[in-house]
Amino acid sequence: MKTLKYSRQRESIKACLMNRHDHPTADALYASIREEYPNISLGTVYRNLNLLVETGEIQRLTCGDGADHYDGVAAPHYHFMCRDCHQVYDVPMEVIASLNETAQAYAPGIVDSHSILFFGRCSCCLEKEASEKNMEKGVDKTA
Amino acid sequence: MKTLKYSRQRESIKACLMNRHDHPTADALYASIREEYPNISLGTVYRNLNLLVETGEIQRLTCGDGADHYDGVAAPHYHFMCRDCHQVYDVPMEVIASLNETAQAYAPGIVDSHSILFFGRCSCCLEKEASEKNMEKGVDKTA
DNA sequence: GTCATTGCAAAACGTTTGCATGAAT
DNA sequence: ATTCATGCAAACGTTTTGCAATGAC
Repeated sequence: MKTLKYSRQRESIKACLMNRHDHPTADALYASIREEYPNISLGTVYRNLNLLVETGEIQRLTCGDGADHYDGVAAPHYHFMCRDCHQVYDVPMEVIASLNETAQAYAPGIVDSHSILFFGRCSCCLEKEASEKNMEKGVDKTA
Repeated sequence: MKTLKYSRQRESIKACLMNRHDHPTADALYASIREEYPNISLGTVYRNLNLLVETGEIQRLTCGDGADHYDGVAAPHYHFMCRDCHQVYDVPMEVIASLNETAQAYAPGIVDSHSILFFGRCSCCLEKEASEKNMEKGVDKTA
């Protein structure tokens, strides 16, 4: 374990991530931070995100949409990613409480209590599709 | 939806994936298939894997270890990836039955019934670490 | 004959790394 | 003075793409 020195860049990255309530990619975060530090480099953002993940101050989310996402909330919770719009949503602990009991009975000690990723389609996308179907059936005003 | 034409390469990729009981990456699959078709290109492997995922004949697993993995078993089941050794394990449906009820109650229609990815550490790695700890405490024969 | 598929190589993408400079301790 | 962090650019590994040639229908 090496000693970390203070860096205003790292502090800014962490602060920026904490203040956002979405789950930005490294690149999105880079764009945000550039407003305050126009000279910061993408490499620095990646390096610091890795450090913060190592120290457990932030979480990395690999959702399969190409780029990793980052979460400023270190406290245990779950994530749900929409296959359509690639939005990442938080899923509170309570929802999964019963799962963990089941999982532990099956494979004691194996399943982490807070590392589960759900995939599906979010209500926004489901509603959008539903209204598009209605359009087709009824009077199509888009034609 | 465009019409698919037969291709022996695609057939071979599918057959190869079905016969394996692990969850290979595109590159590992490419290596296997080269034994039968030495001229097949990596691009073709990727193109066909994408087609097979689209038609639902195979599953793509994004586990965050750099490369995507593929699963020849299309039937619903879950996956568990070890953070240490990056092995991907199957988790049978029964284990999760109770979870889905809970999830549906929370977010009806949102959570897919078979798209959950678990992260943790497998028993192999846990045992390995345990025996290493014993080594330290007892007579260290590695020194 | 038409259109999907192939092999190849180049490009794209997200991420990491080497290096000389600069900042923190 | 030492050691870590930075900016930049080059390199990396994975995946996609453009293209001319081949194969399925």
